[in-house]
Amino acid sequence: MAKEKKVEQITDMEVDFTQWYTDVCKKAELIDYSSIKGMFIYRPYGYAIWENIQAQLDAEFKKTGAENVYMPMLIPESLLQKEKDHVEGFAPECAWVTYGGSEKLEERYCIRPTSETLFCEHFRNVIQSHRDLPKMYNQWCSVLRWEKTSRPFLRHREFLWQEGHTMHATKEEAEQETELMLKVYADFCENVLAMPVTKGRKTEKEKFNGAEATYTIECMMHDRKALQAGTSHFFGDGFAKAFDITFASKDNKREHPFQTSWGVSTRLIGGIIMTHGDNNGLVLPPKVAPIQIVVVPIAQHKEGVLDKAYELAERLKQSGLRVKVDASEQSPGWKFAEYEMKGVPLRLEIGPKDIEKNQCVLARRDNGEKSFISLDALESCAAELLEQVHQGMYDRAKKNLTEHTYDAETMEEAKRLQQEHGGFIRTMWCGDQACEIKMKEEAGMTSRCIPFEQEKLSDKCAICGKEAKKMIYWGVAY
RNA sequence: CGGGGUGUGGCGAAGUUUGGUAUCGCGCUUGGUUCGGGACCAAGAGGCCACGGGUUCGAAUCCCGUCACUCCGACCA
Repeated sequence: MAKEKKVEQITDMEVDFTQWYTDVCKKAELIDYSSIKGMFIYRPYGYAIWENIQAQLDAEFKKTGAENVYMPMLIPESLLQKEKDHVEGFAPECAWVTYGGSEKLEERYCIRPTSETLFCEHFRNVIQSHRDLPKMYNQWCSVLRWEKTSRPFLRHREFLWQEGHTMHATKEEAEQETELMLKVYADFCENVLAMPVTKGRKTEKEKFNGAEATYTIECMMHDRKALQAGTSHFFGDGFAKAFDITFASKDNKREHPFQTSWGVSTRLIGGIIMTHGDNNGLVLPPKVAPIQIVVVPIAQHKEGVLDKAYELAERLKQSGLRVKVDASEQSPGWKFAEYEMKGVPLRLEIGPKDIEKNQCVLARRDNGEKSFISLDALESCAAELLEQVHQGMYDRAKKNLTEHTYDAETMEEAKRLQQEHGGFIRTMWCGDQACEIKMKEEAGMTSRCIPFEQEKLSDKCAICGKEAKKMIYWGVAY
């Protein structure tokens, strides 16, 4: 069964979670290291996951009315500096271009760490009237942040992401957009990636530089640390004022539009690995798995086996699934282990005995269950099982989240719970940043979010004892 | 950026203390036998020992520097 250790190359996660993670990234052929620290090579199998994420998210964005654009990669320093909070946040981790050919540049250019400033410069040119609003743009690109430490998918110096940037005539409309996009992300995580999320608002301390409000989806990993999987920001009209973006309203008044931005990155892949993976390797959500079903022929040299394998694969492809036949000379056992390591959701075994009985074996990656199914019902059984795999993965992750979310009434209790169990700790909070800093210093936890779904745990702030305003989630974050 | 660890064929390691020109397992190639949970036999190929200096008749080994990876902090999608 799946609980047995079948892959020797991967360190057990209970032994060393970090090593397990790195082993999975490399052994499942998702990523390779390059000669530059923090810059990683997305290998075909890893990039294919991103392509599947992209395709499905992009369709959701377009349903909301967003259009794709592409902005330059370089930002002149003067442009980056127009919004004070923003530049303070990003300047420390910018990389700069200072030469063009052999000529030193008059002004240095920052390689985009994010593109708010570029979008704003452009919005200033294309927005004149309320008829030009809303503008809802998105771009798929890479950005660069000179991080001190790096880990595959979780923290790259260059990473792939999408950044949506929108402009609206009213504050209310922009706020709705911010919330809508957070919901798009949350639904995507749950329905496509099988990752349960906690939705909420970031504190002042944790919000995006230059934003008025930041909303987040927080996921819990196997090691019970938190991963911020996506963010959506409401900017108010701060950037619009800094960049002098105005439009003529219906009654011909000059007004500043209201702005949002929202993004998810290849970090989502890190989240998938750490949410669903096990000691045999990767476990991929069926909806983004590059290979959804791998067909392993048994005794493939025997008459008719390979033909049957290809025939079944073709039928599954016709029904819209991503299928691979492995007809290589490796032994069946080797193939089983290989595709388990790579997280393929379903394995189809077909051998001479099956052909006689007009059946095949379908084995689930998430729980190891095998079932014999009639070839007459292949397509429907495969689709049904893939759905069950998704649900099984979601349920398991949800259980991990629920079981490792604890309530605390005091700082000491919060600290103890985190040390003993990890996970999310819920407390009441007065809203004071001093209490947040104290929690970080004493318990090593940062605030993850102020959840939309509030519960009143008590009247008092767990840290200072003063009157509490909100319930808040704490955790150790990636 | 501070503290620790590591760097030897594609991967994992031995060799470094005590200098003498590189060893083992896996993988890879070719041929054959296998095939329902990582098969076996035989014959092969593959290494400026991370990089740059230095010491020495001679350096994987000693000295200095750099880079990368990794863990623990600080910072971050």
